[in-house]
Amino acid sequence: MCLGALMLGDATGYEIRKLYEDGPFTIIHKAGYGSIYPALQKLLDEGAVTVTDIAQDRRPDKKVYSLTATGRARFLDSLNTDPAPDRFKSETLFFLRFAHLLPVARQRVLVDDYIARNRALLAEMERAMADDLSPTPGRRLVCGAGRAVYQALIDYLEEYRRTMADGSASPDGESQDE
Amino acid sequence: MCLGALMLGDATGYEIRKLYEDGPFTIIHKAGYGSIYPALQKLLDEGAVTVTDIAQDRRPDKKVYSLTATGRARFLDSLNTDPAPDRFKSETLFFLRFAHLLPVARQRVLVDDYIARNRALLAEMERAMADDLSPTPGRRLVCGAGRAVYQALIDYLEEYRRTMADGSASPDGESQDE
DNA sequence: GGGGCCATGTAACCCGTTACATGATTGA
DNA sequence: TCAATCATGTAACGGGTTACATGGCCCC
Repeated sequence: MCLGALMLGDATGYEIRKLYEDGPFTIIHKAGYGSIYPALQKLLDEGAVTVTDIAQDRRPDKKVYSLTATGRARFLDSLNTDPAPDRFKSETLFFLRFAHLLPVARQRVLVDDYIARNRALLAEMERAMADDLSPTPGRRLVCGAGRAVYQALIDYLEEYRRTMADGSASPDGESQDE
Repeated sequence: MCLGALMLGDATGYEIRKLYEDGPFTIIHKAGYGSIYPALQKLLDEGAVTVTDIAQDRRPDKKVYSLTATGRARFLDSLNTDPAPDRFKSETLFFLRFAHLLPVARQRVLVDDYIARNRALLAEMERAMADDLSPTPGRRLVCGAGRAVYQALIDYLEEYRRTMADGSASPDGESQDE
């Protein structure tokens, strides 16, 4: 993972973390400092990367990591293995699986919030697509896939939400969306 | 998680595992024996479930777990907490992010296999929807969401695959430029 | 006979997340 | 002044996955 990040250019641990926490990469994989710094150290020991200490004033010093030929080869190698199956985990859908045990109001909150969260994610993804002026095909692919999936989920949930509203004629003090 | 499974009816550890490994639940959450049996033991200690030993001949004996009132209350309670955000992880998309570093032939294999896997998942989901004669709304929601998402991903990937083919028009999976 | 299903469990390990520790600078 | 950003790391904890251990039945 760190090797992949460095394939896109030299970077500090801090920057790698941002890449996997903020960018479109977030959909695919996440990583905190707790994973990155030790991994970088290990890669250094193994000769896959090199470091350069850079002193900055008005900023903390930083350590910029670069790939070695070994590191580059290793990453390319790993791209030739069979990728592990995707895994997806959704507590919200888990909750919703038991909708029949919940009051309708709670169901609505769950669905509405879920829609809102996915809309935010979609917006972020769109922004990421627009931001990058010279995207590689891979980056476009990932962003496009993210967008397609979010959009599909949102559409589906909105349709579901409509059927919910139908069934139970709205009692008083109830939530109107937005 | 175990509580949720038992909410759908008494079950053995083995059956709970199947529920989360085979059914439409798989998209949402997975669990192996290593998680389930210890969890069940813990729930037993806490009084959330009870066990009944059932001797079977021509079959191993089994332990059927049932919820107590406490267990039921606890599960319902948990449905009222804020659900954790979804998390999705895809090694394939990670690989594809670096498509520009790979030979076209490899890219094609990656995409084609990915499409195939998602198609299989979609088919499984459809089968799960068709199988169940009296689905709860929650189950329908989950299956529908799964279907929508898989379908969107497949559609997107197929379109992408078409744009890949454009560059080098070859009918069957043969590769030329590397 | 061999593989797959039923059925229960344990133990080791890996991975990732969270919290902690530190500290300067910049902008609201 | 308070929060956020830059920047590096460590340590503990928790959760999940894999592998191991056992054993009979059923079907091809």
